[in-house]
Amino acid sequence: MTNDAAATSETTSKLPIKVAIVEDQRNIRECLSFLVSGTDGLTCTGSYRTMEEALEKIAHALPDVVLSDIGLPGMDGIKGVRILKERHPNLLILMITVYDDDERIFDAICAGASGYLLKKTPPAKLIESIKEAFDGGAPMTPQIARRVMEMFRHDLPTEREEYNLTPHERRLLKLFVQGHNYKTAAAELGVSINTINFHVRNIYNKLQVHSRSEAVALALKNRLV
Amino acid sequence: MTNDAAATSETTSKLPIKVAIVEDQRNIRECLSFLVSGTDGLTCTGSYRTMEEALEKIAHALPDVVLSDIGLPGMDGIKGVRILKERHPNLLILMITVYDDDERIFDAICAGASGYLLKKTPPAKLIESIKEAFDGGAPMTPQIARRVMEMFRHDLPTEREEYNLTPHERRLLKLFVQGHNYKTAAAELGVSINTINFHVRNIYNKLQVHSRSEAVALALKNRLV
DNA sequence: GAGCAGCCTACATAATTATGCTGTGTCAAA
DNA sequence: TTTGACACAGCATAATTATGTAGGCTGCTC
Repeated sequence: MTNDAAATSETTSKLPIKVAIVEDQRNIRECLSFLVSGTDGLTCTGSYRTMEEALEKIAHALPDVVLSDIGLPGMDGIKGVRILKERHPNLLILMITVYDDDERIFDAICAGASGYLLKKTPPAKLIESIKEAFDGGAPMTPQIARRVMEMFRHDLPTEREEYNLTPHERRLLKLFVQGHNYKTAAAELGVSINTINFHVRNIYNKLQVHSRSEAVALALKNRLV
Repeated sequence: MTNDAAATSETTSKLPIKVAIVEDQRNIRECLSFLVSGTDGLTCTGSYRTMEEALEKIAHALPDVVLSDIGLPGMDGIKGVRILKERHPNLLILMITVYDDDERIFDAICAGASGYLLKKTPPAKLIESIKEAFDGGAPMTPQIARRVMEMFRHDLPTEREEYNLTPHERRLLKLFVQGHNYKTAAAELGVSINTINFHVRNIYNKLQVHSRSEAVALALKNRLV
């Protein structure tokens, strides 16, 4: 990501790393603030109890990295991540939470979180993680990483088959994945529906399916398009 | 994974950790063997130049962890991972390679690799990674972790919408994803095709689509089933 | 008891899809 | 020159799909 590379290159020389905290429990919030402020190379730009408060004030002193809990009063951390990334695409957000269930890990990643740490993470490891995120990495414990990989490979076959599709067949298949039917695909490709019929026959034969929806499912599962 | 938990529980007390190496370059292979043999808590059970050789001999002294290169003469490491995991599901396999392109990372993960390290990894980090894998984690550098997360969220929406589908609607949608058509889904659910028609209408309305293949694509992309 | 949601069933109809078969043109390789 | 692959086009036909409309039953809530 060119933008990211430029940002990283830019911020590499821009120390200290600015960190903001979003945590509803006061003692934890204060501990994190203290930890960050007391570390060379880091500075704490903001400390918020709710995501609403963070969204309102964070732009006044935009940090490089945000440490956010998931379970917050009002808006939860994951929804907040989504909004923060929309407003500040280069912002790095680390989830700091007690939850380690697949659902939340998955949602946090999809929302755009750069890392996922559990609250029991030792302070030294936490500091290291902030720096890793700043350096373009995605800090997480090996256990979380394993869960991510397992979720990742959950619906995917162990071997990607190419099915020997021709460029036109692949292009038509992609149109089907995007929601096209025979008529609209013909219009899109500038060919007649008879040509579509011809290609469909070949595609179904190669994929060993008998309907467009089967072809679409296989294409998505095997990342053919 | 119950099987995995049992295995981990079983092997936790079973030290040293047995490690095998698959690496075509002799100097690297010997260095790795030496590193493993010279580390407390680890032992080297085998050292192979090719994946074919590993597949032939590895069962004679089955390791807990395999360190495997990807670029090997003959069968590549990724295909080897797939076969090794088929034969020995509890085997932990760490890829050790110079490649860090998305394609290979993706294929290695889908094949069943537990970790992904680059050849420039310092020895101490390598040893730590072996132990992390043995302890149920998925060792990888933060940079690789980030790539995995980016690939993961690539086609997924930032927010999962539930669409308020009823249990029957969700069940029918799942059958469509699995390749059923109206007739076969009706047979599977023990209802008439008119009932299928009725549910389909409601599903399409909620998902805002107009065909089964569109519904299937949305279901897969949003992990509705 | 009334109302509502969910599930089930039915019928009708137009459009679409899936499949079989045939033909032509272009281009690259043998 | 021949062959094979690919793309395009056509026609026919049966089956399927998508959509509109109508009705009944069950269980739950007010």
